[in-house]
Amino acid sequence: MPSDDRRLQPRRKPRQVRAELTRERILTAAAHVFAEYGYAAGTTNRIAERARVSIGSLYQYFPNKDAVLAELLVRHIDRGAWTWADQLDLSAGSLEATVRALVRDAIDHHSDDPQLLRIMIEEASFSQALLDTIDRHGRNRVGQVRDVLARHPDVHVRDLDTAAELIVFTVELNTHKVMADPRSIPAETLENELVDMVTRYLRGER
Amino acid sequence: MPSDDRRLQPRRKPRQVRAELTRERILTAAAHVFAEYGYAAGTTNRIAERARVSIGSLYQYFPNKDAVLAELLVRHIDRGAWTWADQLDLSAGSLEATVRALVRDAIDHHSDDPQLLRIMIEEASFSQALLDTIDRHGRNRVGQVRDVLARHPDVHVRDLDTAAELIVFTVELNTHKVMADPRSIPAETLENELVDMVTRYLRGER
DNA sequence: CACTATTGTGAGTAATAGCTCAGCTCTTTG
DNA sequence: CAAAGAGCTGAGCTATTACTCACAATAGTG
Repeated sequence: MPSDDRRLQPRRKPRQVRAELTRERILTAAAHVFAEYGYAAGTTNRIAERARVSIGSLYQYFPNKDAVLAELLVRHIDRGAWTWADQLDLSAGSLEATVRALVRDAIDHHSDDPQLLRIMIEEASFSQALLDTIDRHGRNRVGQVRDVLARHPDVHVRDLDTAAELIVFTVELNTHKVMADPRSIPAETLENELVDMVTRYLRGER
Repeated sequence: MPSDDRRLQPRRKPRQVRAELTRERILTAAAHVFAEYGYAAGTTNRIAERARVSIGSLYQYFPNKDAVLAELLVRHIDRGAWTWADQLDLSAGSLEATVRALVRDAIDHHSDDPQLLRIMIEEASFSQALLDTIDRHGRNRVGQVRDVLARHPDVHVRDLDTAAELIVFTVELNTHKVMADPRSIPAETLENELVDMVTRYLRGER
């Protein structure tokens, strides 16, 4: 249960290189532990143990457990925004090419550690600030996609905003789901089918 | 963390009407509490309190906390299988009508309590038996959809199994997401757009 | 009505998790 | 090289939670 009066700042900021390294070790360990055990069972002691760091050190750089996941999430989002900005340049080609760029971006982006990502998205119901961050990021993405679609002559849909939201959801959710279950569709097939589905949808053929 | 040697049976089966009622009260309360607090923070004491039942009573009809969520999940799945069986009769019409039946089914089915459903799906990583149940149910559904598609003359896709899996995922995941966020697309719009997208995909137009 | 079976109670237990802090080691600095 | 500050430690405190059990209350039965 999140409470609003919690400390948000760590009690110490790293000033030596050694400290920065410890912080990184903790974050790396946390990523693995959360991915393996989930958020609830990924205890702070386990994280510290895996990072070969005492539990006390963990709490010197993170005010609480939530803050560790929060930092991982923020980093992931930042990295994501970066990648997507690159892809935007590719939006000059055919509609299919544009869609493929979007799909491929989602797949590449989630290949890292789908399990951890699942945890981050699903279990992120812990802090309003973080939820807002995720939300803003989502809306940003939807907005960017909408703008790209708006400029494309082959797009024929009833409502641009709805279409943008729907395809972003569809691409991201399907990618999550498929990447999390190895017995499912292979990534390449997923890419082709998603591209087909979304492209045909946007063309508005009947 | 689940252990395999846990008791699976409750210590007592209800023999009087009174007892059956208590059991139902507990399940209803659990549904609300899980939906409101999530699984981890939805404590057994909270459930008992909400059900106006002592914590002891809860543990007379359920061997442990997991079993409560498991029962909710099984009931949900059973109810789902029922509904879907109905819709199968409608599969004689046009492709769009068939797809619409599928989409509408998903939406109706999740209107009940999307929040609870989210918990059940996402947080259900607690028991292999339950995971298997969910998995079997999923495959069943995909299989049924594939059979319906196979019989339809207008369906042109590279691979039936892949297509069936993709559209079941797409419809269910989008429905979850949209129903869980009230600020998002309205249900009616979602229905129309999903129908369009899936139908065009299945027709294989280019 | 008396006796038994069933159902309900809730204070208490054991385990576990997040987190603290007094004191240690290591690095920097003058 | 010594003093000061930064970084690190881990035993243990506090809070919380799933769960138990001895007992009380209620319902069925002859």
